[in-house]
Amino acid sequence: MERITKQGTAILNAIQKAHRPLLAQEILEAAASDSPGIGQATVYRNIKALVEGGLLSTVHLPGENPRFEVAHLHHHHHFHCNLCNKVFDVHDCPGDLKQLAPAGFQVERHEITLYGSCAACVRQN
Amino acid sequence: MERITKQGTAILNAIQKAHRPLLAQEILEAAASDSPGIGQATVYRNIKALVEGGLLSTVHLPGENPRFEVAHLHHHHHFHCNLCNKVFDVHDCPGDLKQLAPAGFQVERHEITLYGSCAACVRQN
DNA sequence: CTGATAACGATAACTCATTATCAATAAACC
DNA sequence: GGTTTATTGATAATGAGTTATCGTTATCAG
Repeated sequence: MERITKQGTAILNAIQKAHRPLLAQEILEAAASDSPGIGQATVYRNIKALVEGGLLSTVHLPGENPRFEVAHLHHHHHFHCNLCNKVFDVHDCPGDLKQLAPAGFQVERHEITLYGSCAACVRQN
Repeated sequence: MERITKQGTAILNAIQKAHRPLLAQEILEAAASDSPGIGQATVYRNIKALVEGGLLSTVHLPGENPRFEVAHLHHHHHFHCNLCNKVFDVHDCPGDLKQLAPAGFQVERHEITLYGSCAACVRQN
Protein backbone atom coordinates (compact mmCIF):
# COMPACT_ATOMS: atom_id res chain seq x y z
CA MET A 1 0.00 0.00 0.00
CA GLU A 2 2.53 2.55 -1.17
CA ARG A 3 0.17 4.44 -3.38
CA ILE A 4 -2.90 6.45 -2.54
CA THR A 5 -5.85 5.08 -4.46
CA LYS A 6 -9.47 6.03 -4.70
CA GLN A 7 -10.44 2.62 -3.33
CA GLY A 8 -8.04 2.73 -0.40
CA THR A 9 -9.27 6.19 0.55
CA ALA A 10 -12.89 5.08 0.29
CA ILE A 11 -12.23 2.11 2.57
CA LEU A 12 -10.47 4.10 5.28
CA ASN A 13 -13.05 6.87 5.09
CA ALA A 14 -15.88 4.41 5.45
CA ILE A 15 -14.39 2.97 8.62
CA GLN A 16 -13.51 6.34 10.10
CA LYS A 17 -16.96 7.76 9.48
CA ALA A 18 -18.79 4.76 10.90
CA HIS A 19 -17.61 5.30 14.52
CA ARG A 20 -18.37 1.65 15.14
CA PRO A 21 -16.80 -1.70 14.18
CA LEU A 22 -17.75 -2.86 10.68
CA LEU A 23 -17.79 -6.27 9.05
CA ALA A 24 -15.78 -6.72 5.84
CA GLN A 25 -19.11 -6.84 4.05
CA GLU A 26 -20.24 -3.57 5.65
CA ILE A 27 -16.96 -1.91 4.69
CA LEU A 28 -17.46 -3.08 1.12
CA GLU A 29 -20.95 -1.61 1.00
CA ALA A 30 -19.94 1.66 2.62
CA ALA A 31 -16.86 2.10 0.43
CA ALA A 32 -18.90 1.34 -2.68
CA SER A 33 -20.78 4.62 -2.30
CA ASP A 34 -17.48 6.52 -2.68
CA SER A 35 -15.95 4.08 -5.14
CA PRO A 36 -18.62 2.21 -7.12
CA GLY A 37 -17.66 -1.23 -8.35
CA ILE A 38 -14.97 -1.72 -5.70
CA GLY A 39 -14.09 -5.40 -5.40
CA GLN A 40 -14.16 -7.43 -2.22
CA ALA A 41 -10.56 -8.58 -2.75
CA THR A 42 -9.55 -4.94 -2.55
CA VAL A 43 -11.45 -4.52 0.69
CA TYR A 44 -9.77 -7.55 2.27
CA ARG A 45 -6.34 -6.46 1.01
CA ASN A 46 -6.71 -2.99 2.43
CA ILE A 47 -8.15 -4.12 5.75
CA LYS A 48 -5.24 -6.50 6.19
CA ALA A 49 -2.68 -3.81 5.45
CA LEU A 50 -4.39 -1.32 7.78
CA VAL A 51 -4.53 -3.83 10.63
CA GLU A 52 -0.88 -4.77 10.13
CA GLY A 53 -0.02 -1.10 10.01
CA GLY A 54 -1.75 -0.58 13.34
CA LEU A 55 -4.38 1.86 12.06
CA LEU A 56 -7.21 -0.60 12.53
CA SER A 57 -7.99 -3.07 15.28
CA THR A 58 -9.95 -6.27 14.94
CA VAL A 59 -13.05 -6.76 17.07
CA HIS A 60 -14.19 -10.32 17.76
CA LEU A 61 -17.64 -10.90 19.22
CA PRO A 62 -18.83 -14.36 20.26
CA GLY A 63 -19.91 -16.46 17.31
CA GLU A 64 -19.51 -13.65 14.78
CA ASN A 65 -17.16 -12.69 11.99
CA PRO A 66 -14.47 -10.16 12.78
CA ARG A 67 -15.23 -6.47 12.61
CA PHE A 68 -12.78 -3.62 12.17
CA GLU A 69 -12.57 -0.19 13.75
CA VAL A 70 -10.06 2.64 14.00
CA ALA A 71 -7.53 1.52 16.60
CA HIS A 72 -8.36 2.96 20.02
CA LEU A 73 -5.81 2.82 22.76
CA HIS A 74 -8.31 3.02 25.57
CA HIS A 75 -10.09 0.04 27.06
CA HIS A 76 -13.66 -0.33 25.90
CA HIS A 77 -16.38 -2.86 25.20
CA HIS A 78 -19.10 -3.51 22.64
CA PHE A 79 -22.84 -3.53 22.22
CA HIS A 80 -24.58 -5.71 19.65
CA CYS A 81 -28.06 -4.60 18.60
CA ASN A 82 -30.34 -7.61 18.22
CA LEU A 83 -32.57 -5.74 15.78
CA CYS A 84 -30.22 -4.09 13.26
CA ASN A 85 -27.19 -6.27 14.10
CA LYS A 86 -24.92 -3.25 14.23
CA VAL A 87 -22.16 -3.18 16.82
CA PHE A 88 -21.33 -0.06 18.84
CA ASP A 89 -18.51 0.87 21.17
CA VAL A 90 -19.26 1.07 24.87
CA HIS A 91 -16.82 3.40 26.55
CA ASP A 92 -17.82 2.57 30.09
CA CYS A 93 -16.51 -0.43 32.02
CA PRO A 94 -17.41 -1.90 35.41
CA GLY A 95 -13.68 -1.98 36.20
CA ASP A 96 -11.86 -4.74 37.90
CA LEU A 97 -13.42 -8.14 37.38
CA LYS A 98 -10.62 -10.18 38.95
CA GLN A 99 -12.82 -11.15 41.86
CA LEU A 100 -15.21 -13.02 39.57
CA ALA A 101 -12.74 -15.77 38.76
CA PRO A 102 -12.47 -18.92 40.88
CA ALA A 103 -9.80 -19.07 43.58
CA GLY A 104 -6.30 -19.51 42.20
CA PHE A 105 -7.12 -18.06 38.79
CA GLN A 106 -5.26 -14.95 37.63
CA VAL A 107 -7.26 -12.55 35.51
CA GLU A 108 -5.30 -10.42 33.05
CA ARG A 109 -7.99 -9.12 30.78
CA HIS A 110 -11.72 -9.18 30.20
CA GLU A 111 -14.18 -8.71 27.35
CA ILE A 112 -17.78 -7.66 27.80
CA THR A 113 -20.44 -7.81 25.12
CA LEU A 114 -23.83 -6.24 25.72
CA TYR A 115 -26.88 -7.31 23.73
CA GLY A 116 -30.14 -5.46 23.28
CA SER A 117 -31.59 -2.66 21.18
CA CYS A 118 -29.63 0.38 20.04
CA ALA A 119 -31.03 3.88 20.42
CA ALA A 120 -32.12 4.10 16.78
CA CYS A 121 -33.99 0.80 16.95
CA VAL A 122 -35.60 1.70 20.28
CA ARG A 123 -37.00 4.87 18.69
CA GLN A 124 -38.45 2.94 15.76
CA ASN A 125 -40.32 0.49 17.96
CA MET B 1 -30.22 -41.45 18.33
CA GLU B 2 -32.68 -44.15 19.26
CA ARG B 3 -30.06 -46.65 20.27
CA ILE B 4 -27.55 -46.56 23.09
CA THR B 5 -24.09 -47.01 21.63
CA LYS B 6 -20.65 -47.23 23.14
CA GLN B 7 -19.62 -44.15 21.21
CA GLY B 8 -22.62 -42.07 22.25
CA THR B 9 -22.08 -42.99 25.88
CA ALA B 10 -18.38 -42.14 25.66
CA ILE B 11 -19.18 -38.71 24.18
CA LEU B 12 -21.74 -37.76 26.80
CA ASN B 13 -19.54 -39.08 29.60
CA ALA B 14 -16.57 -37.08 28.37
CA ILE B 15 -18.56 -33.86 28.42
CA GLN B 16 -20.14 -34.55 31.79
CA LYS B 17 -16.85 -35.38 33.44
CA ALA B 18 -15.06 -32.32 32.04
CA HIS B 19 -17.06 -29.76 34.06
CA ARG B 20 -16.02 -27.18 31.49
CA PRO B 21 -16.94 -26.39 27.87
CA LEU B 22 -15.09 -28.56 25.35
CA LEU B 23 -14.28 -28.07 21.68
CA ALA B 24 -15.46 -30.78 19.26
CA GLN B 25 -11.81 -31.77 18.99
CA GLU B 26 -11.46 -32.04 22.77
CA ILE B 27 -14.60 -34.17 22.96
CA LEU B 28 -13.17 -36.45 20.29
CA GLU B 29 -9.94 -36.88 22.24
CA ALA B 30 -11.68 -37.43 25.56
CA ALA B 31 -14.20 -39.89 24.14
CA ALA B 32 -11.43 -41.81 22.38
CA SER B 33 -10.11 -43.01 25.73
CA ASP B 34 -13.44 -44.79 26.36
CA SER B 35 -14.06 -45.70 22.75
CA PRO B 36 -10.81 -45.99 20.79
CA GLY B 37 -11.03 -45.28 17.07
CA ILE B 38 -14.17 -43.16 17.41
CA GLY B 39 -14.63 -41.01 14.30
CA GLN B 40 -15.07 -37.27 14.23
CA ALA B 41 -18.26 -37.58 12.20
CA THR B 42 -19.74 -39.53 15.10
CA VAL B 43 -18.72 -36.81 17.53
CA TYR B 44 -20.34 -34.08 15.43
CA ARG B 45 -23.48 -36.16 14.92
CA ASN B 46 -23.86 -36.83 18.62
CA ILE B 47 -23.11 -33.26 19.67
CA LYS B 48 -25.73 -31.99 17.27
CA ALA B 49 -28.35 -34.40 18.59
CA LEU B 50 -27.52 -33.57 22.21
CA VAL B 51 -27.75 -29.82 21.59
CA GLU B 52 -31.05 -30.22 19.75
CA GLY B 53 -32.28 -32.40 22.57
CA GLY B 54 -31.43 -29.67 25.07
CA LEU B 55 -28.88 -31.69 27.04
CA LEU B 56 -25.95 -29.61 25.84
CA SER B 57 -25.55 -25.90 25.34
CA THR B 58 -23.20 -24.19 22.94
CA VAL B 59 -20.62 -21.73 24.27
CA HIS B 60 -19.24 -19.11 21.91
CA LEU B 61 -16.16 -17.13 22.90
CA PRO B 62 -14.82 -14.26 20.78
CA GLY B 63 -12.87 -15.49 17.76
CA GLU B 64 -13.04 -19.15 18.75
CA ASN B 65 -14.82 -22.28 17.64
CA PRO B 66 -17.90 -23.32 19.59
CA ARG B 67 -17.54 -25.34 22.75
CA PHE B 68 -20.15 -27.56 24.37
CA GLU B 69 -21.11 -28.11 27.98
CA VAL B 70 -23.93 -29.74 29.92
CA ALA B 71 -26.83 -27.29 29.74
CA HIS B 72 -26.95 -25.07 32.83
CA LEU B 73 -30.01 -23.02 33.50
CA HIS B 74 -28.26 -20.45 35.64
CA HIS B 75 -26.52 -17.37 34.30
CA HIS B 76 -22.74 -17.71 34.20
CA HIS B 77 -19.63 -16.58 32.33
CA HIS B 78 -16.36 -18.05 31.08
CA PHE B 79 -12.64 -17.90 31.69
CA HIS B 80 -10.13 -18.67 28.94
CA CYS B 81 -6.66 -19.71 30.10
CA ASN B 82 -4.01 -18.11 27.88
CA LEU B 83 -1.55 -20.88 28.69
CA CYS B 84 -3.45 -24.16 28.30
CA ASN B 85 -6.33 -22.67 26.26
CA LYS B 86 -8.91 -24.47 28.34
CA VAL B 87 -12.15 -22.69 29.12
CA PHE B 88 -13.78 -22.79 32.55
CA ASP B 89 -17.14 -21.71 33.90
CA VAL B 90 -17.26 -18.61 36.08
CA HIS B 91 -20.26 -18.74 38.35
CA ASP B 92 -19.98 -15.21 39.64
CA CYS B 93 -21.32 -12.16 37.83
CA PRO B 94 -21.02 -8.41 38.48
CA GLY B 95 -24.80 -8.20 38.02
CA ASP B 96 -26.61 -5.49 36.18
CA LEU B 97 -24.54 -3.91 33.39
CA LYS B 98 -27.36 -1.84 31.89
CA GLN B 99 -25.75 1.38 33.03
CA LEU B 100 -22.70 0.76 30.84
CA ALA B 101 -24.58 1.26 27.59
CA PRO B 102 -24.91 4.69 25.98
CA ALA B 103 -28.06 6.71 26.61
CA GLY B 104 -31.09 5.36 24.77
CA PHE B 105 -29.73 1.84 24.45
CA GLN B 106 -31.66 -1.02 26.05
CA VAL B 107 -29.56 -3.84 27.43
CA GLU B 108 -31.18 -7.27 27.51
CA ARG B 109 -28.24 -9.53 28.08
CA HIS B 110 -24.49 -9.55 28.53
CA GLU B 111 -21.56 -11.90 28.05
CA ILE B 112 -18.28 -11.65 29.94
CA THR B 113 -15.12 -13.49 29.05
CA LEU B 114 -12.15 -13.41 31.41
CA TYR B 115 -8.63 -14.13 30.16
CA GLY B 116 -5.59 -15.08 32.21
CA SER B 117 -4.05 -18.15 33.79
CA CYS B 118 -6.06 -20.97 35.33
CA ALA B 119 -5.19 -22.34 38.75
CA ALA B 120 -3.36 -25.37 37.35
CA CYS B 121 -1.20 -23.22 35.06
CA VAL B 122 -0.49 -20.71 37.84
CA ARG B 123 0.84 -23.55 40.00
CA GLN B 124 3.12 -24.81 37.23
CA ASN B 125 4.76 -21.40 36.70
C1' DC C 1 4.12 13.08 -20.43
C1' DT C 2 5.81 8.58 -19.93
C1' DG C 3 7.53 4.36 -18.02
C1' DA C 4 7.71 1.32 -14.12
C1' DT C 5 5.04 -1.04 -11.21
C1' DA C 6 1.67 -0.93 -7.23
C1' DA C 7 -2.97 -1.75 -6.84
C1' DC C 8 -7.25 -3.14 -8.77
C1' DG C 9 -11.20 -6.48 -10.10
C1' DA C 10 -12.77 -10.93 -11.43
C1' DT C 11 -12.42 -15.23 -10.24
C1' DA C 12 -10.11 -19.43 -8.91
C1' DA C 13 -8.17 -21.47 -5.02
C1' DC C 14 -7.63 -22.23 -0.33
C1' DT C 15 -8.72 -23.19 4.70
C1' DC C 16 -11.12 -25.18 8.15
C1' DA C 17 -15.08 -26.60 10.44
C1' DT C 18 -18.95 -29.12 9.62
C1' DT C 19 -22.18 -32.23 7.06
C1' DA C 20 -23.49 -35.86 3.64
C1' DT C 21 -22.66 -40.37 1.60
C1' DC C 22 -22.56 -45.18 1.93
C1' DA C 23 -20.91 -49.74 2.90
C1' DA C 24 -20.02 -52.15 7.19
C1' DT C 25 -21.18 -52.86 11.95
C1' DA C 26 -23.78 -53.58 15.97
C1' DA C 27 -28.07 -52.43 18.96
C1' DA C 28 -32.39 -54.34 20.23
C1' DC C 29 -36.71 -56.52 19.30
C1' DC C 30 -38.52 -61.05 18.08
C1' DG D 1 -29.58 -66.60 17.66
C1' DG D 2 -31.47 -64.18 13.79
C1' DT D 3 -33.25 -60.07 11.54
C1' DT D 4 -33.97 -55.29 11.07
C1' DT D 5 -32.14 -51.01 10.69
C1' DA D 6 -29.99 -47.18 13.40
C1' DT D 7 -25.38 -45.92 13.95
C1' DT D 8 -20.68 -45.94 12.87
C1' DG D 9 -16.22 -44.71 10.40
C1' DA D 10 -13.81 -43.33 6.30
C1' DT D 11 -13.98 -40.09 3.19
C1' DA D 12 -16.02 -36.95 -0.10
C1' DA D 13 -18.56 -32.87 -0.25
C1' DT D 14 -20.11 -28.56 1.43
C1' DG D 15 -20.14 -23.65 2.87
C1' DA D 16 -18.43 -19.39 4.20
C1' DG D 17 -14.80 -16.43 4.77
C1' DT D 18 -10.53 -15.19 3.16
C1' DT D 19 -6.39 -15.26 0.11
C1' DA D 20 -3.83 -16.02 -4.34
C1' DT D 21 -3.50 -15.40 -9.29
C1' DC D 22 -3.10 -12.66 -13.17
C1' DG D 23 -4.22 -9.58 -16.85
C1' DT D 24 -5.56 -4.74 -16.73
C1' DT D 25 -5.60 -0.13 -14.82
C1' DA D 26 -3.90 3.84 -12.76
C1' DT D 27 -0.52 6.13 -9.54
C1' DC D 28 3.44 8.87 -9.40
C1' DA D 29 8.54 9.60 -9.84
C1' DG D 30 11.47 11.24 -13.30
